[in-house]
Amino acid sequence: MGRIAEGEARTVILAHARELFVQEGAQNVSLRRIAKAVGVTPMALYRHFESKEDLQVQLLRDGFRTFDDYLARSESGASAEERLLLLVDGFRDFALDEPAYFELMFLSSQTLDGLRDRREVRKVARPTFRRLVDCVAACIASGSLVDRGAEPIALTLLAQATGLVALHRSGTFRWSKAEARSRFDASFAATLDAYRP
Amino acid sequence: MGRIAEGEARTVILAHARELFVQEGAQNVSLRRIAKAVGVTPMALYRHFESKEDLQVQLLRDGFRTFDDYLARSESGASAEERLLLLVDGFRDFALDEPAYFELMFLSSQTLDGLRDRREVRKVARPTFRRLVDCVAACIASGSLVDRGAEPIALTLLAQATGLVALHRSGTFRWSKAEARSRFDASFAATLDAYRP
Amino acid sequence: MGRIAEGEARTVILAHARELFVQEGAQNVSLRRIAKAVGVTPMALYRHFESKEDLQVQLLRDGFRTFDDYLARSESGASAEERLLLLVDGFRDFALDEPAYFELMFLSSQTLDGLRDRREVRKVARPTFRRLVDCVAACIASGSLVDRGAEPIALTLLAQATGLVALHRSGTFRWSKAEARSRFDASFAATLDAYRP
Amino acid sequence: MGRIAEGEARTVILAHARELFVQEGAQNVSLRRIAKAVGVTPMALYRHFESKEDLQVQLLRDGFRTFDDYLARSESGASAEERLLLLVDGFRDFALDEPAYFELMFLSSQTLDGLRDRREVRKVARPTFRRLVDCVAACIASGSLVDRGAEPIALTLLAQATGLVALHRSGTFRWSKAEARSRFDASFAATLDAYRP
DNA sequence: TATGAATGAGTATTCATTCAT
DNA sequence: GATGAATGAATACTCATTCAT
Repeated sequence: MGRIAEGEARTVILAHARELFVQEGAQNVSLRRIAKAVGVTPMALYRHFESKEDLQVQLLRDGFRTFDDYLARSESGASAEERLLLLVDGFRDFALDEPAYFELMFLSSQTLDGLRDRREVRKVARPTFRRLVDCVAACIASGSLVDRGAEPIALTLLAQATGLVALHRSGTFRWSKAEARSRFDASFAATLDAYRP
Repeated sequence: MGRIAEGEARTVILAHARELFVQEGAQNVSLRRIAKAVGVTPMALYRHFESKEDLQVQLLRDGFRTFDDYLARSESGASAEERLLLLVDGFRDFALDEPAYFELMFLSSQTLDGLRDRREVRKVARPTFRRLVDCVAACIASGSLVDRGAEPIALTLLAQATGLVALHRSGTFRWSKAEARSRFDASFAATLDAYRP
Repeated sequence: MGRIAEGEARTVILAHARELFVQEGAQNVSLRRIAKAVGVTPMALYRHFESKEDLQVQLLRDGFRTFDDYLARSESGASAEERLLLLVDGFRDFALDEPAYFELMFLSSQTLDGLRDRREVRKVARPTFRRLVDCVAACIASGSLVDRGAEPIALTLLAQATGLVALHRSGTFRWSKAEARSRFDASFAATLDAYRP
Repeated sequence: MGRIAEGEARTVILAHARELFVQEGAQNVSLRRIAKAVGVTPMALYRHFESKEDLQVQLLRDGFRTFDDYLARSESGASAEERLLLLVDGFRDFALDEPAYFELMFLSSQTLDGLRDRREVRKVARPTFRRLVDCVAACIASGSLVDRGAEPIALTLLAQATGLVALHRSGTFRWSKAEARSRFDASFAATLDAYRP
């Protein structure tokens, strides 16, 4: 009922929206519920977002920004292989720490109505994938991965990571977060080993 | 206003529900729309299903039954390796031919409200995964896969398959169905090769 | 809050809608207010009308039906001139007795949102105007009106009638209904006289 | 967010309001939309108008001022008959050039909520009608109109003019502006001729 | 002069569901 | 087995307006 904390309205609202999205499911993320969570009238949201769709798009954009931050850590790696490992770590950490964003971005085309248009997604996903491909190429060049083509291998790795998280998130297995993490690491260690020359 | 064909009411309704679910997305599958599609009053559905949630659960059950049919084909394989390949084929075909079911079952825990409880999912998923593990174990025994533990390898393969379909379905890449299929096959060929002794 | 009287739902709702339209103005005819007037939940209206626009169109259609009833009386006239006078009387009586319908049909293109499409209006208006033209033509033939062309004269008469009612309805003059009626009659008597050979 | 040009705020705002009113219809003239059209915050309008109703009344007043300008041209007429013709021309031109104002002023009592009180309308309309009556009286005196009483004839002429425009505006006929104009002229020529001694 | 934030009432519409028939 | 009527809660969104700055 009060005013949202100084100059952070947008951020505060998106945070609650994401929270709601995680806990209640995409189809229950309504402006009304977000507003209630924020402690504000539904109409107040229209000060900060043009429409529900606008809010959803902004939410997605923030997700990608966060994703990028996780992946950027890999740049500190000394060798190509080290950078690849850090990249995988970043992906894993993002997926497990920000599961709501992860589902939103990678697991379904239909979770949020306003996000049917995936161009935005691809626009951000492409450079990310590029980064992975380059990294794999460097590993092949340095002899730490067998040469089966950088792109196919990159795709396989991305698919494996995505799939592991999907299985965890969908509840197909009943893993705790820690368990999911160790399965993820083990699985990747094995695969990277198998793909070593 | 016509009556549904004798004794097939349940089947007919679920068929329309699935159709709607595939074409319009989970959040648009309402009893009203199903009823309109069937050509019947919303209330008529209550003769056959206790509630919307009940209908959803039945829908999911049918999905698993279909999934099982796809996987059962693998039993005709002569060798362990052949059975593994057929298993993967079955998974791929199900994922691409029945994308609505696939998303429902593996990609999000939250697409349908009534399906938060994943026990049902696990109950069916477990024997399926068992089948995969056994198959991998047989492959290891017969020397067509390196021995890194049957379960970890099975998990990796399942994750990879799930992930490839997720990436396709979420629109992260812009693959046609045919393209998705060939990427899937290429990726698996490489991985199986890498895991060969 | 009870059920609408047996089999008359549509009629009852339209009657209240029309009433509201007369008393509160077009822009205040909302489904909510109609429902409240009927003594029913807003949603109950959707049983009987597909949408607000549907309701508006039905309202208009009923207006034309009523209009036709008023004009049909003229058919009982013995001579052409008598029929013309009865036609004018019918128009006057409709305009004064059913002012809400009259405004809806003839005075503004924008009173109701759903009625921007005037094809329906024209479809009904055309035969009506035809009837007037024929009547005038008969009067010319029988020598009770000067021959300046049946259609131009008919148009002039229609315009005069419409204008008199418009001036009354818009409040430009402050006529009582009785006063409006006598002005209407006097004005027409003079004009018909002026147009006599 | 720029400031409105010095001292012209009122005029600029009303201009945009009228534009909106013409193009979008009365019920879509909201303070928000006017503000957006002006390029200003909704609240800024409250500097210049007490309320929406106030703005509407001012809008109407401007309409009458414009109307008067059109009619004033008739004063240049040499004879009584010439002045009458110019008066009719002025009415016609106003009605066709400023249809939004015309509807607002003469066609419905209910287009704008704030204008239910028609005293303002009558206050301006009376001298206008007076002018017409005087003109007709002069025509009678000079022998160019038959003597059926100046006021009844004036009323008939006004009604005819109003009605022709109403039929045009309401879409009862599908006249182009040019067609409406020629119908108007022809109809008046005939009537004035009929009322000649 | 104007803005930015927020409100509260109101808009049409969709939905799952109850109940009497 | 199925309908017809109605409900109550929810949805996104628009609007005029208040208030502090």
